[in-house]
Amino acid sequence: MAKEAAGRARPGRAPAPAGRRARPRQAEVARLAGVSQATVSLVLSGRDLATGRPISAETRAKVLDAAHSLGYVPDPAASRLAAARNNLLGVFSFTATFPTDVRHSYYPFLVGVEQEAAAQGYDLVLFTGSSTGGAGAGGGALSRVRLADGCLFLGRHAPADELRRLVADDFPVVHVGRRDEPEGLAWVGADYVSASREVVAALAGLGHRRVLLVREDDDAPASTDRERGFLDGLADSGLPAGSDAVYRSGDPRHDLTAERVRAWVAEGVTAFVAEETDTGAAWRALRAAVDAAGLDCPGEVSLALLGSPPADLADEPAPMGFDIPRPALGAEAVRLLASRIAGGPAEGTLVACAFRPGATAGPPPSPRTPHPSS
Amino acid sequence: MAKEAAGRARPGRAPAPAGRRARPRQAEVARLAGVSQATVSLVLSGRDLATGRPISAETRAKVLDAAHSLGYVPDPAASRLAAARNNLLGVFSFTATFPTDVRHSYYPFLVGVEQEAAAQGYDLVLFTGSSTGGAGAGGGALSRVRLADGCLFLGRHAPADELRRLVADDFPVVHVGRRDEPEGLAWVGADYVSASREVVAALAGLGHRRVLLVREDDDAPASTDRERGFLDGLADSGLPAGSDAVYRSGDPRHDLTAERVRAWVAEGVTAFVAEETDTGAAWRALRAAVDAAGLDCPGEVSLALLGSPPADLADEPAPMGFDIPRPALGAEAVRLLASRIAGGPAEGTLVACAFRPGATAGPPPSPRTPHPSS
DNA sequence: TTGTATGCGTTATCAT
DNA sequence: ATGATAACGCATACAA
Repeated sequence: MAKEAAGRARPGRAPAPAGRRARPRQAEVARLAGVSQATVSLVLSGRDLATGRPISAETRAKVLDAAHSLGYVPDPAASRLAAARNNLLGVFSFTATFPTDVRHSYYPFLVGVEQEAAAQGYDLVLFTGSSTGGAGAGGGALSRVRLADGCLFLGRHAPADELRRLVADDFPVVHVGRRDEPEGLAWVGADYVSASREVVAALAGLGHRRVLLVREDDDAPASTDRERGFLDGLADSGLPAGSDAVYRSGDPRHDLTAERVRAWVAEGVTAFVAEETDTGAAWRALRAAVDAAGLDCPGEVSLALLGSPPADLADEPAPMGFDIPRPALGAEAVRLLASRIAGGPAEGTLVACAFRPGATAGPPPSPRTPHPSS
Repeated sequence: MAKEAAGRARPGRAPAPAGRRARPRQAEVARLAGVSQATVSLVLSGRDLATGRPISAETRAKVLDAAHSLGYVPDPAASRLAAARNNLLGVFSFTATFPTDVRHSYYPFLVGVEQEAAAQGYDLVLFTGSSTGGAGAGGGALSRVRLADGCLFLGRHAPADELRRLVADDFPVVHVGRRDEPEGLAWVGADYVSASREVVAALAGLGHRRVLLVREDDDAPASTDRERGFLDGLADSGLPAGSDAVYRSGDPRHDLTAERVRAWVAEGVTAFVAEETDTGAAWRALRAAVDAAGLDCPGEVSLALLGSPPADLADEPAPMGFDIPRPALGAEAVRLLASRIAGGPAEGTLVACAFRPGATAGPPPSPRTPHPSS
């Protein structure tokens, strides 16, 4: 028996707000086309063609005509509910009220995300962590992300517990930019180790035998990775990779004096490598100290930066180093997320950085045999 | 009779992907709390308290406990489908990528949007117009917005037909930044007319009797409004508002020469007003011409800009003029949208601009009686 | 080749 | 004060 259609009070529904017309449903399309709603669904989703589902061309045409003339558009909420998917990818950035600091780093990333998402047939939805007022019913900010089929997370400020919650529910999630993730959380990151290694290899290739890394005194994974890559690079080239190859400075601006640089050079150091940080402090201090020491940069000493120069130094000659391929990172993140949605494993991926020859490195001033410090 | 519950193949569903745990539903919460699912819904939505619905405190506690221990979070898609609302506000910007970049002109606007949305208990979702790959099934880019309870549209590139479609379906929509909207489309805009009038009034108040508007030769509403405000301002102060009070230039950079400025000054013009455009061409040309004419700006001639100076001129002394209160615009747009969602009318709203005294206007060089040009 | 009957998770109405 | 139960719009296994 069909459900008791009319003649009965409609439960579950408030009366439609007066004056609010409803947009066409598949049911209306079906009625106009003289077919069933199920057929409409089949035709409109294209699943008949893709899977060789047998729908007559005539029926297809009728349905498509009807849908078009009614101006049918699918309801994404209903799609998601019924099919557990709506071809939407979420991007969650934990930037309080669209902050003014990190935005520079997110933008190029989003470019890659958008491109790859389009290529994979996904649309994007952006969430922010700032809105706290809303749907709050126990879900926190993260309940929104379930509107999408999966979600990308940007930035270090993602609340670990909420993220863990999503992972525990097996909601497809990919985190970008960190690597120390809880078990089961997929991530993509830049391969600082290999990139740093490459930089050292390039310096060694130019003839440098004593290379010094200047880094700040923190233990962020980004710093650690660079140092490891640096040391690996030294080892690769058979250069001394002792602890005196690395200079840790609590405050580069004060520690990195002209005298100290001159002393290093006197000891035989011919190339300096600085790590990249938010502020670019190490790099700035290094440049300043070399300048103050009266040393000619490509000529007397070579410099390299393990990353990209700060924006305000963009007009100076580019230092040797590497660039984080942010768009590529974004694209890779989307690929991984799509794979997760399709049931793939929660793996981590490293994306290679692009080596940048720059203009701050050249052969060491005079050919000389290495001075091992031991 | 209850539906034939189990013992029957589950239609309408693909088998759950292996290994994908499901997150808790209201049904589970209900089972754990020993109540019905409907009660769970009531308690969790707080509708029992709000509407004085009778739910015992004991039951409430049981339900809340169970929900919390299970980590229940509501499914926004299901909410939207069932209740036709999920406390989500969409923001659609017709730019290539998400406008999370501060340099982007949308950014200050979004700040206001976020604040007000939070204040109104809404969460935000950002859509972009660029992603074209996705859910395409007849809906175009705009089908996504129906995930939210309503949507804000930014920018002039909104496809009119799709917008019209949403309006025809009575989907709550507010457009920001234009005023020539199709019937039924709610909008908010800046009140250029009043703001321009105020600027003229300020100049007149300083003693200027001959004021000239320099505008570009287009007919954008933004330009038209400014000119009207300018002329109204002249009329208010009893100044001649003839056609020679406005100079339309096809190419300000070439037309606005030092000679011309000198000629105007010789005729008795003591203040120049430029309209603001994307490029700021009129303002730049005016400044340059005045400089070239060797005229001292606050001293010999006064200048004003009907808008904000371009970003690259931010370090120059601020010109007299007005600022578009973008955050306020955003907030107002959210208020209007919330009202629309609640069934309010599709009205248009003008937001007042903030007068900026600046440092480019002072009294005219020498007190003199007006020289009416007639 | 197409129609029928569920069901997704939630809200809201009615009967208890 | 609480429990059944019918939708919301769409997708899909299965019958016809």
